[in-house]
Amino acid sequence: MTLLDICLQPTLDAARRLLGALVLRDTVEGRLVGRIVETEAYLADDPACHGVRTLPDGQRLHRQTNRNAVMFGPPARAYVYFTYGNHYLLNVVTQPAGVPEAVLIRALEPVEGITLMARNRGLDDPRQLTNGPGKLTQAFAIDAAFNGHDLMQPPLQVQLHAPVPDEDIVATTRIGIRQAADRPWRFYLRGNAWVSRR
DNA sequence: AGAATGATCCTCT
DNA sequence: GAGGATCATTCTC
Repeated sequence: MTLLDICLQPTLDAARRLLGALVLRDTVEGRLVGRIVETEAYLADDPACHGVRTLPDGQRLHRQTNRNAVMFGPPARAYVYFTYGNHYLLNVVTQPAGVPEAVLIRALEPVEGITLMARNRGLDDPRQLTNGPGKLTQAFAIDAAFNGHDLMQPPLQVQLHAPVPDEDIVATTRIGIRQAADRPWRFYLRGNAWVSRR
């Protein structure tokens, strides 16, 4: 089982399956490792997905732009985009080329390189290092340069973990979106201290 | 060319 | 719990 296999499963399954996996980031200052504890799925039939445009008459269609082009490309790549004038967000692209779906990595539990994460964040509190999608990219020094990067290759990799049992996963609605706000496509590890929000 | 929007974070109260 | 920061992207005119 490789990351590529997971990324070719239905995206809702991939979002669950990525829980527990490790994000490995090699920098000149050292190696950073974090465990994925929170994800969100964005699907091709989903008004909240960057690859989807909703017309005034309510019809939805795929629309490839310069920003979202990586979502339309091959799976197991990083889709990294800049938002709110401050933050980079990291996604794992799923589904074969042409289908714009992805899993947003919303939170990590620090495993290795905590001192460097703290330096990158300008904070010391371990709980505040990676408990949000913009926080974890800052801690892991991930920016637009990684957009399109193959996540099976250094210096940014996702290393699979054994599947987490369903009873240890909480499924809720996604955070911070307006459209399709009722879809329970956010997943996190029950009770984990690095989950971004209850 | 101009305006609106946003898969957030931080600092208050 | 609310509001401001801050700017790339996208759509509209």
